[in-house]
Amino acid sequence: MSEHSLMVAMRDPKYTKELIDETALRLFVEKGIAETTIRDISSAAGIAEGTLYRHYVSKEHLAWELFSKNFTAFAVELDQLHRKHDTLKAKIDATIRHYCTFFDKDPILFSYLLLELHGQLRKVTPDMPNPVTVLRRFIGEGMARGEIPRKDREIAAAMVLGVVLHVAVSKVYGRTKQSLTALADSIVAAAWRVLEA
Amino acid sequence: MSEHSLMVAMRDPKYTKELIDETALRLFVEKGIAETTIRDISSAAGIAEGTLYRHYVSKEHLAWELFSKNFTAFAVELDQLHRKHDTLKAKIDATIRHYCTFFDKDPILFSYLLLELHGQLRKVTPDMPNPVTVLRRFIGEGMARGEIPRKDREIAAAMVLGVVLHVAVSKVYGRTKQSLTALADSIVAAAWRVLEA
Amino acid sequence: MSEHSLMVAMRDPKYTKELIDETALRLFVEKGIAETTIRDISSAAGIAEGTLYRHYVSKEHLAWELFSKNFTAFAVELDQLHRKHDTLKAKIDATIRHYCTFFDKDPILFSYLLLELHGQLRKVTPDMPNPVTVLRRFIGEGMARGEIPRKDREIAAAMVLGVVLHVAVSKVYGRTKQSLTALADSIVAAAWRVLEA
Amino acid sequence: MSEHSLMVAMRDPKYTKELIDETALRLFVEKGIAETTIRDISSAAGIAEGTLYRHYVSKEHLAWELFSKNFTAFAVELDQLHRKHDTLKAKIDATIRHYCTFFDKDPILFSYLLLELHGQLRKVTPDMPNPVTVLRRFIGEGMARGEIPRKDREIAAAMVLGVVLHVAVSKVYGRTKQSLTALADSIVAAAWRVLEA
DNA sequence: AATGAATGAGAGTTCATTCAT
DNA sequence: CATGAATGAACTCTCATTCAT
Repeated sequence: MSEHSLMVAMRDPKYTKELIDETALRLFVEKGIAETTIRDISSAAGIAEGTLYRHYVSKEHLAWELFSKNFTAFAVELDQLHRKHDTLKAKIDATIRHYCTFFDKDPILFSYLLLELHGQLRKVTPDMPNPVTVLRRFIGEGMARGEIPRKDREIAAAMVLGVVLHVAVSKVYGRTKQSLTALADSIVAAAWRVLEA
Repeated sequence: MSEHSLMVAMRDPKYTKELIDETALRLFVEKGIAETTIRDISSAAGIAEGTLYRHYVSKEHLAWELFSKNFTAFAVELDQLHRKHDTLKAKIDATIRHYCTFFDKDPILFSYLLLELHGQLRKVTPDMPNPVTVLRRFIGEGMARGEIPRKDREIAAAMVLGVVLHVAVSKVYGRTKQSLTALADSIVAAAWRVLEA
Repeated sequence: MSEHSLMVAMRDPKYTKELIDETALRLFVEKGIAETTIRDISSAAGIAEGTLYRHYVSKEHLAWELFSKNFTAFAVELDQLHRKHDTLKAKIDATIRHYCTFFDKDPILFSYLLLELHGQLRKVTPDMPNPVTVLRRFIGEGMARGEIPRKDREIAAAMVLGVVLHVAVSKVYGRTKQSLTALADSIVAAAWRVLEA
Repeated sequence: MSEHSLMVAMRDPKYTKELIDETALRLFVEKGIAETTIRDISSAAGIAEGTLYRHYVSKEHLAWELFSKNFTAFAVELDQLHRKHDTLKAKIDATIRHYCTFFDKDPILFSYLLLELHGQLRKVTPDMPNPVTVLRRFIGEGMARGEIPRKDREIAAAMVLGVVLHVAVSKVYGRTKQSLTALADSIVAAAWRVLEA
């Protein structure tokens, strides 16, 4: 008990929240949000149940913050990234490589954003930075510049995203062994062919 | 009350199960499985809570049967469908149109199969008929016949599925107005360009 | 278990709510509302915890309904009662005897209304029938008719109520052995002398 | 933060306890003891949660000390006060005026003693100085001296106390505007008439 | 003395499931 | 087959209390 108290007292408060985030994220992806209990999270993280509530007001808020913060951050990154490039081709290339890098760096977080999208999307407000919106916008701008044939921007963005995300899904389910980074070239090529159609 | 009892007594037993299926499916898609209670389903269907247990042994079985029966049936349909065609091009065309028709005919069921895939996939056994498997197989056979360049069959199937399903997702979220059937031509074209890459 | 199930199934639904009311009322008075748990109530009543929630949406609602229904009913009774009499003297006499009879008939309920008055009074809206209001009104009318000297009606009502209720308090705390009904004559006499002052 | 620490360091330790008492008393009366959390008290007092435990071993002790110390002190005051007078009439007069002065000087404390009486009374031991006991005793002595008609001392004390306390209650609930001191004459008159009956 | 993050027992509440009718 | 009151395990969340600083 004294040893435990010692550990508790020594724990960096910053680390506690990160520990919760990490543990919750992993369990949410492994078992689903509803199937993960507060006890699951706290015991896996080695903290008391009450401690979680010092950092998040509820389980729902935890799930939402984990989603929205990372979702928004990723969208902002995409937005900043595509501005560094002039042609649609270069933007698409950079965007897809960013997706691939993200996946390989943190597959659990990527999976969470991918798989919980539907569940959390009810709360996504139109004014929140959103990867789909970013993609649709610069694809539309590329069309306007005549880089690719004109078509429905929404559909085009959906198809490009579908190509990228479904390879990710294939990897999440263990059907694909290669890293997404290793597959980036062929994903970019496929996406570009979709846009050129 | 007697009138109500009369109605209950007169209810076609077949219809009760269909009513449960329909109601549960809609609520599962609207709110998620965990967020839908037995009471939600029974009150929306106008039946007693206990009645549901005459048709399904548990809520979990209900969700699973709704998923697996339709998932399997769709896979079987795809399997039978592609056999009617000889070339990969024709198979892809027919398969994608089948997806589109399915979506337009029963968007709720389609959404359920699409969105609950992750949650239910833990229970999908490798021996169950599976749309992905069917697709991957006939794409592989098309490659073997030299109809398209050789590449990873798994990745190719994932990309094709991604193109189709993400347009569906776009429609589920109301970002696309047109019916999937109306979009079938461009989806087929995009998928084919992906395979030709 | 089968015996228990049998008892459960045989329980008159009307009786279940009455059982909850009775048990909760007793425990609330014995230990206080906050100190009484749902488990205390359900186990003392011999029902499951969930059963309580078929009848009341929350513990707070239970406490409030137990209070407000009886509080209002008693006020309505007092209101109807005093109308049967013409003189203030007769009204005071009847009112006090009604208090005494109520106490002797259901000391627990009386104690609840008396002791939880402060806690629940935050929720008592001015438009709810209220014993104090009734009393103040007919005392005021008696003054207007010249039956007693003019004075502040509110203070007069408070004093009369104080005389009655503090004898009840004395009895609740076991300091007085006689029944309130037996004491009614002297309470009436005291109250009347207060009004005549 | 350093400024705050400075302020904390400068705080007179005597003042901290008084601050806790004052804040707790106010919140206990406003919301009830059970409904007031340690955090409510500490944040309203501008101290840390742990600080409270430097002064009281528990919340229960805090509530009890706040009650018993003041309850006892008031009883002792009443006891000393009535000894200064010879006749029951004078004792009653002085006692009631003391109640009124107390109320007007510290209505919150008065309310606490009045309203939490029931909750805390379980812990009031018979040997503790007690206003009711004091009152009952000197009323009994007055009867023995033939100042008022013989009757049940307990009931007589309850009635007198009822007259006083219910006017206080009326004021606590905002139904009476005048100060209790301003009402003292009429309260004394009413109480005396009750005893003369 | 004062702090406040951490604790964890225990509270209120939910809801899938049962079963006598 | 249908009913729905009753069940109780299990959940989320609260909050008095501790203790290293």
